[in-house]
Amino acid sequence: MKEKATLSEKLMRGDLMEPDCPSRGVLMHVTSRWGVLVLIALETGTHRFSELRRGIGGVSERMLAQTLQQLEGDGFVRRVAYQVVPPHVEYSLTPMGLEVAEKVRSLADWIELNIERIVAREPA
Amino acid sequence: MKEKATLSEKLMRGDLMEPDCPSRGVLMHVTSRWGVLVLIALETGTHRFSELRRGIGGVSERMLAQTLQQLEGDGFVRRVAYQVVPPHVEYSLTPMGLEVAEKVRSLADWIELNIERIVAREPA
DNA sequence: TTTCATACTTACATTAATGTATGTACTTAC
DNA sequence: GTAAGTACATACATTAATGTAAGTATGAAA
Repeated sequence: MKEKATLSEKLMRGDLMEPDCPSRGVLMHVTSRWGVLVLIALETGTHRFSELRRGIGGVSERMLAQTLQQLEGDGFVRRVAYQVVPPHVEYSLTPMGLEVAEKVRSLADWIELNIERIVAREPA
Repeated sequence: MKEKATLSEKLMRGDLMEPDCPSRGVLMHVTSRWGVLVLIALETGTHRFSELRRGIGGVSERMLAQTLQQLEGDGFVRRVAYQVVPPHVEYSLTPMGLEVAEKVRSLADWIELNIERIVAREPA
């Protein structure tokens, strides 16, 4: 499926066809059900937790929190908390996050634009 | 999160921020654990079931079959079976499938290229 | 004084995804 | 005759993902 290389070379470089490649984990965070939508939402700018919660239809607080933490852990999302009450936390993309978000949105845009074409030819 | 529009307008056009938009289903097929890898593998050309099975590290027969069927159902994959024994089936991308695959690979490539940068700054 | 909003966490329940093992029908190679 | 390869389907078991509900601390508004 790709040029031959040693296992360690593949893993260092990132080879998704290898079962143990760390790329798979990152890919799963980014392409997870809510990961995609969070990245797209944050591409429009900084947002608070509750804004994201309201903007992303159907996401629960639990899932939103978890997704944001994963993306923060991968270095795609920056979290800034103000020590006030009630709590005020702002989320935004890091430069690296912006790069992935662009790729993700490109895919999402294609699907949104072509959804009628896809659904139309769907069997039952 | 996006311009205001009626619900039906959103759904027709495809609005991923809407919980009931069919785009979400397609997106999930495409970004599913094995969907991504199948699309990337097929971008290199036509492949038999067993070739994909061997090429995509860690995928089970069950999951590969299921993933291929989903992608076929969405119109991204074409399946051609020859009536011979032992069975011979070839999978390839449709023109539409090629379009999505390009987007998906673009994302995957970015992750593979940047995996070291990502992992390096990972906390624990 | 009760309610509301915020940004979570935690426990528990449920659903979805995935894996494992087995079977099939036939042919070719051993 | 026995094993292997092919492209699956199916039943069952397990794991992962997700949802629901409740709790927390505090201040401001009603």
